[in-house]
Order: sequence, then C-alpha cells, then structure tokens
Amino acid sequence: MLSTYAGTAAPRNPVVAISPAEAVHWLDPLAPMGAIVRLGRNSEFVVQDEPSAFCFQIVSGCVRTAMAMEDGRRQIGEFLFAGDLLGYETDGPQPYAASAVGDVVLRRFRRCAIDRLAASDTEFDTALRQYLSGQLRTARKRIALLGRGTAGERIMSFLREMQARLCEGGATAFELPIKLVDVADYLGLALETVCRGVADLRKSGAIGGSRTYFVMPRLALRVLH
Amino acid sequence: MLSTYAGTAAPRNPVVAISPAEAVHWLDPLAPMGAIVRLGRNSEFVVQDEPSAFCFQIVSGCVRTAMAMEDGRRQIGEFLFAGDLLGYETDGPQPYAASAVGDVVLRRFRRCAIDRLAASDTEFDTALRQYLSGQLRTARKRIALLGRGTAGERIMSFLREMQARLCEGGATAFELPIKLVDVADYLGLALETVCRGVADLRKSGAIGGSRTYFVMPRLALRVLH
DNA sequence: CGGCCCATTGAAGCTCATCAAATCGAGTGG
DNA sequence: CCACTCGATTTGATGAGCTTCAATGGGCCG
Repeated sequence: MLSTYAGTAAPRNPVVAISPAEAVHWLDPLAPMGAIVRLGRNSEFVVQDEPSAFCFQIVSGCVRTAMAMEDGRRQIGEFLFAGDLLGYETDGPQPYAASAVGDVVLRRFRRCAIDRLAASDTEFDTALRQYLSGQLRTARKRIALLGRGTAGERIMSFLREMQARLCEGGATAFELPIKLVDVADYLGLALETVCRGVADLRKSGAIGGSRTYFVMPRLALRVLH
Repeated sequence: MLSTYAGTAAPRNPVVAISPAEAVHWLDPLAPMGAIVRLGRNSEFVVQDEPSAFCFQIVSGCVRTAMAMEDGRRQIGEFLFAGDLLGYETDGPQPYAASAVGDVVLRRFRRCAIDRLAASDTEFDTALRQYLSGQLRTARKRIALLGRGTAGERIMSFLREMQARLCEGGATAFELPIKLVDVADYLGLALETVCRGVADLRKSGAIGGSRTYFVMPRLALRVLH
C-alpha cells in the first residue's frame, strides 16, 4: 500500500479560478515538491496517535479523517475532496487517522516544505493563512451543528455540504460516494438514525432521489444556516 | 459600553515564556497598535451576522463566543482567557457573537494590522500560523467530544480544560468564573444535565469541591483524551 | 428583610441508540 | 441466466439518556 509515482495531475475544485478551463490552485507552487500517491478503498495513510511528517493534497477521490475510541465509538472529522489539504495543522501525534473512502490519488508533501515556501512566498503565505482560517470557520460551524442540531438538521446540513462539494456550478443532484456508516460517524448519530432521517426527508419531499442519489431543493430553507 | 483607553497591561498566560517573571506573548509586537477596551459583565462587543473589522486580545477576564438560533437554542464556540486572540479568522459577517462573561479588559486591533505585520515579520507570521493550527486542533477535538461524548465525558473534559486555563503551574483547584447556563451551551447539554453531571462526579469522588469551586484529581484517567 | 439570580432536585416525555432481522444490490461462479 | 454470497441499507421494537417542565432552595445585594 502507499505506492508512489512521479507525475502530476491537474487539481479539481480550485480555490482561485483564473479562467474556466485552466484552474489555478494555491497549492500549485508546491506541486513540484510533491510525490503522487495512489491508494485503494479504505487504505489508511495517516495513523491515529502516531506522528506524521507529511501533508497531503487530494488530487482525486474522497478522504476521511477519523478519531476512534477504545470502546469502538468513532468520530469522523471531515471528508476531503479534490483540492483539499490534509494534515498541515498537526505536527506530532495525529489526533485523527486518515483513510481513503474510495480509490484516491494524493500529492504528498513534507510539512516543513510548506512552512519553507510560506516563509519565502508572501502570496502563498496569505493563501495558507486563509485556508487555515476557513478550516477553522468550518470546524466551528460543525461544533454548533453537533452541539445543538437535531438529527434531521445534521443530515440536511451534511447533504448541503455534499451538494456544495460534489455539484458543478449550480447543479442540485449528486451521487453520494460515502457509506451511511461514515455519514453517521460524521454527524455523531447512529447509522439507523441517518437512514431513517434520509427516508423522512424523502417522504416529506424535502429532498428527492433514491438510495445513493440525491436531488436537493434550490433554496436553503432554514437548515441551521 | 465599549469605552476605549490608551494604555498597556502585561498579558497573562503567555505562549512563549522567556523568563518566569517577564513573559513574552507572540501578540506583543502588535500591542502599540492596539486600543485598550474595558467591558462589563455580559456586554456584547461582536454581533452575530454583522461584519467586524476588529480582532481582540483578551488582557484579563473571560470572554465567550456564542451562536444563537431563532428558536432560542444557543451554542458557545469557546471561552477565551488572558492572552487569547479572538476574531481573526472571520472577515465579513461573524458567525459567532462575542461577549464578556465577567468584567474584561481587551486590546483591540484591526484585522488588517495583523495581516500587515504577518507580511513583514516572519517570526510573527509563524506564530500566527501556529496559533491558527492550534485553534483548529482544539476545535476538532471538540467536534469529537460533541459528536460522540456522553454528558459525563463532556463535563469532565470541560473541567480539565478549565483546570488547564485557570490553574497556575500544576495546581488542581480553581474557582469557575462561568455560569452553568454557559457551560451547558458550551457542551451542547441542558443546564440541568450539567448540574446533575457535576453532582454525580462529586458523589462518585471523581472530583472534589462544591458549588463553583472545583478540585480535580491529579491524573487524567480516561477522559476522552 | 425581601427580591433576584442561579443552582438544585424531581417527574415525565421524547429523541435517538441499540439490538435484531429482513431486504436489496452487486458481484461471482456454476 | 440463475443461485449464492457478502456488504450495505432498511425496517421494527425496545429502552436509555437526556431534555423539558416545574418547583424548591441557597446565597448575595439593595
């Protein structure tokens, strides 16, 4: 596992779009220093409680971070998609493990390479800071969701997130590449609760589609932001 | 409210301690640009959903950030104490309001002043990045706690946090300056649940003290990290 | 001494977790 | 093409943990 190739691939989901076709990503300047890594479904490439000198940019596919407790409880920290950066913020034992949800392609960097580039490249430095700020805002929204949101709200919020990540432009339909177990551990719910919640949303007409296919309504009607 | 003075005060709870007596904080280089603000109990100085051009360093006292929903539910994002920085990560409408728990003294900066200093001072830039990374790690621990922790675990985790913030050196006893309502909204619980949880911890001997006074045991025995 | 804020305790109900079993769908091999 | 298998989703029944509502008690300040 964790095979390494020399090569590049154009990252999707750019933060800065210069032109519709040729997307520029803030991590691009770092690309030459990155090794491409290809992983199969469920392979774990960051181990909980062990230090890791690496960060990863998702090139394609979906990655999850997960914190496990001794008694089997599990919390998923985030799902990452093409363009996202993983593992920068923790130097030392990693509180969350990271693994591939499906097949993924990653670009691997040493953490210090990022720090070094930040020290010399002001633009990159700003982008990194904005990235961290954004992650922090996102994490805090999730704190409110997990602290005070009902099961239905958590599920709807999750689906909106996925819509934002998985739909091109203003599209509203997507195929969810994530299993219910993972969704449940992401939302702090039981798998059955998620299943029932989704069924309820479908029966009430709040969303459309069936099984792993979702059709979201246009407007964000009162979904905990 | 929100009166402003020119003046300085030595920040407690430094991130970098050069000598025991003369503590140096990473925000110190910014101090000359900051205005001192004194606020009374419960005064709100950042309003939810409204933009704010300012960041604040807590000089003394305790501050809370809170997100409120239309139906009265409320989530507290964090409690901040002397030395902490608030409000850097969000430029634009603030998802969380900020208010004083008791009387507080703050130092106020423009957000752009921080960015400007970061661009010119490498050491400060690094410290800022480490600060953001630390906040992110903290927020993600909280996500696991709120997603999967029981009431008892949340409460114990909160008390440990407070011990870390409020106790000098290795002390284990502290007076909690925060009301149960706020603790409840911080932990995503009902205030009665917090009250009962604390009572249970006391009855079982897991902690000591009474009312707002807490005596923690020495070792961290299985408290969700 | 009275009023107020907050902590505390009790009782009842609801949401969600847990346990168990049925069903579905995608492969896989005969 | 169909039977079989395995992983995943779905549905049902029951119960635990937490919330909610209500009332009491305790400390502090005017």
